[in-house]
Amino acid sequence: MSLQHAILVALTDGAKSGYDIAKQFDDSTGFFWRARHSQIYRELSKLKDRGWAISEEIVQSGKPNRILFSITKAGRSGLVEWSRQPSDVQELKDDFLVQLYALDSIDLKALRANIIARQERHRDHMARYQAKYDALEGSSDLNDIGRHLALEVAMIYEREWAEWGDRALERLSPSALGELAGADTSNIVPIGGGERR
Amino acid sequence: MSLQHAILVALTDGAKSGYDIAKQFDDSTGFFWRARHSQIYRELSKLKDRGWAISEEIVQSGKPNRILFSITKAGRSGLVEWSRQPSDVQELKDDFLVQLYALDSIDLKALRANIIARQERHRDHMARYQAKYDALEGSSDLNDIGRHLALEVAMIYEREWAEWGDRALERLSPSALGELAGADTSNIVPIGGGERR
DNA sequence: GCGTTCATGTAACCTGTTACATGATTCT
DNA sequence: AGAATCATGTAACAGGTTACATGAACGC
Repeated sequence: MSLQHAILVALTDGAKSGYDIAKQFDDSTGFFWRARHSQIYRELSKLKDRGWAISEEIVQSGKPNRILFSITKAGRSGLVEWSRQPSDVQELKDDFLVQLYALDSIDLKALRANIIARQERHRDHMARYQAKYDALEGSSDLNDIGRHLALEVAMIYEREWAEWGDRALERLSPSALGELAGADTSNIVPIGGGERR
Repeated sequence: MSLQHAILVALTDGAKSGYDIAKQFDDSTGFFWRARHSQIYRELSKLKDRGWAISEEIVQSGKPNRILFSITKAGRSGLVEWSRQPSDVQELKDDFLVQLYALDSIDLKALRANIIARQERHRDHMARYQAKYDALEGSSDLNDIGRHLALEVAMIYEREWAEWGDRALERLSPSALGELAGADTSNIVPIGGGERR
């Protein structure tokens, strides 16, 4: 249901095509909701059926025609109504967290490498958010204040994951675990224990 | 695909029924993956078809029989293989973040109330994690170290959301936004601007 | 010549949720 | 008397991904 609201929010600052919305969602700092164009087109026609959006076709030559969607009054009330509902917390659902629950059943060496790879991605994202964040600093426009706060959440998320990675790598380092230097104990398959046949 | 791995991880410390796994997932600190029993039973039979788990029926009187699943050798290699794959980052997908992108189109008063409600939930979760976290402190068992690190991620997540809420409430307070005391400007529907018909 | 951008859409599939179904036992 | 726990499962639906399909224009 919420993708429809995210699309409506995207339409609050003017008419857009499905393609425009998809690009905005793709742009990492553009919007904190992601969707493929296939899903966006599907939801746009539902919004139209519900009377929350209307469309008009812009004829183009050379390129395919654009179909611009605009939010209606009913759509605007839908947004207000939605904001009054209590919102759900996003549950933590991460492969890492599951793997950490059974370190003795996985490839620890590979996990370390994966943590480092993830850290790089988080620092990468961080930098991109930072630029947008700085640009909004100090604005007193209501929407800018909101976007600034949203970027803050995103930056905290990236920063904390990256920093957690440092601590995790320390505590999972061969030396901290007392592994023998050079010995690879990471993929020894345990015998017996909890398994049948 | 990852629910299957989460189930396998749950089976690494002994045979369990679908019911057991569902309870473990339900327990907020029990596992960082959630699923309803309906899905768990479905995935368990897929795991069996794939040869990653085997089952045996325990006859009970009075209660329905239990069907215990155990991980096989193939299942164990599946886990190791999975941990070698780079894991996906969980995307931020939160109603709040979307609403913050269009503060002038939503009910600001309701948003403030929702932030406070969310903070309470985050502080609640925090306390529950803290207890488990403290219990694992100082252990040198590999699995305990992993679970400690996983709980750390969860605690950071809860703590940071709660703290962000304080800052957000400050910056979105009527006084900070220069709203007139007592005046409710939160649900005035703007006229025109970006809308057609 | 080849990949990218623009621009729309459909179909099949996978994952996850909600609701339905059953039935004895134990707790309040 | 009524609710919760134990224990399994199915069916329908909702939300999201992947792959297929088309076709012109533009930059390298």
